[in-house]
Amino acid sequence: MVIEDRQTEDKIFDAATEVFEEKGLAGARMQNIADRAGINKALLHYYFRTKDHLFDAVFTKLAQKMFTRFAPVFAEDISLEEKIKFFFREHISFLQQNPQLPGFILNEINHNPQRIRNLMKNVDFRNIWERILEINKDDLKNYNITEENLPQIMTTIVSLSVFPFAAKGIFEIVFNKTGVDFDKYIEERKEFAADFVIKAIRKNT
Amino acid sequence: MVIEDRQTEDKIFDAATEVFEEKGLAGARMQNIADRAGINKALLHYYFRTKDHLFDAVFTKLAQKMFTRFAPVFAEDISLEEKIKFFFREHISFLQQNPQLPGFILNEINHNPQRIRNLMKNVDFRNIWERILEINKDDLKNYNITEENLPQIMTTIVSLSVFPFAAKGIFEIVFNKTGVDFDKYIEERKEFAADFVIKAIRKNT
DNA sequence: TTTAATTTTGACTGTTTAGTTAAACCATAT
DNA sequence: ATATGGTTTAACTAAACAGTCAAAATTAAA
Repeated sequence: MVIEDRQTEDKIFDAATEVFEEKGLAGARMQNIADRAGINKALLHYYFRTKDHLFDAVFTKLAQKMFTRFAPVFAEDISLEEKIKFFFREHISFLQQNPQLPGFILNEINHNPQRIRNLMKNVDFRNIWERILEINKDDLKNYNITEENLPQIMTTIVSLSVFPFAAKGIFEIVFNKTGVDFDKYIEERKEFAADFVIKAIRKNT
Repeated sequence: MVIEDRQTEDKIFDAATEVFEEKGLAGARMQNIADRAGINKALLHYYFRTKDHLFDAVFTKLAQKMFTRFAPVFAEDISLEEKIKFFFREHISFLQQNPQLPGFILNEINHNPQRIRNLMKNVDFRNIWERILEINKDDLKNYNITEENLPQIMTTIVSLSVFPFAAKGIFEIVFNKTGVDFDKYIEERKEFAADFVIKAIRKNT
């Protein structure tokens, strides 16, 4: 009848995603989600039994969206330097589309580590870790990367990409007062971060 | 009479700090704060009229604690490389004592930017910015730092120091599965981050 | 020792919130 | 047309919550 033909469950899911990202689990209100989905509050409980169920569904989806983007880069058949450039271009572009995601995920994990531990107990990090080491073994020798400092380097790369979004709120306040534009800053960051990392890990000749 | 002689207001403030850091504004409960301070809930409202008042008091104190540590480093009369080493040593040591602080502040700012904008409206960032430029003018020429890429470099430095704590929850899950110890990782980071930045900004000879 | 002011408490209030229920609605198969 | 099963709603319930209040307890002043 109406043009709006999207399934109710999807409308709820999308509305819940918005509200949870904005307010977090504790700050989100079921009534607010219902309003944004354009439906009655009782329908939320018809499709997702409780607030916790709905949150788990949303969080799992978003966490997958976030973490799935990390690993595949390292399997690409290009040089290490190209991989790094590729990663920052792709990952920051993804975050430009989902700027609230990092803050949301970091915050919910800090507030309830156990919930995430459960959702992630089937992810084999050790295996991923070893695959990364294996695939890039030859590359690593040509740079200042060892098995020992790999955690430092990996987390450094992630920091440079993710932190500006996690700290978006503060950055915008400070930038605003010093005449810097956040969007332009992010656009420039794709190249800057890649060059910065590459320069730092190159061996002196 | 009793050994416990600390002033009630301080006990409330400390308990509130703990609870707000753990749960955030939306997740914190006045009853929980009262219990942890070992007093009646009505006393909270006697000393701090509302939950919002109490939160503002705690947040302002913590935000000052956090941001005060940033600027002074750049005024020290030592070489730029020493300044960078000094910063990471001092700042990461400070965060080791307050590991929950970054996550708490980032999250509350993202959830309510306006509140922070008000609390910060008297901080003259432009002035701080120009002082940093002025003081280090000579140094900058010897490194790959320009007025244009200074925002990138400054935020990069902050990222490397703050992000591991903001993402402590995830890092611990991943580290735990790959045999890395978080505390050891942080201890190593003081030197690693400094060396990483210095190498990246050095001019090629 | 009495009085006054401050601090602390237990019991209360009104509101917000997640979650329930029974009835209405609607598609579609018989 | 009408009975059936899934969908949607308005109105409701029970619990959690921030905030109030009057009286009790404690401290300080006279």
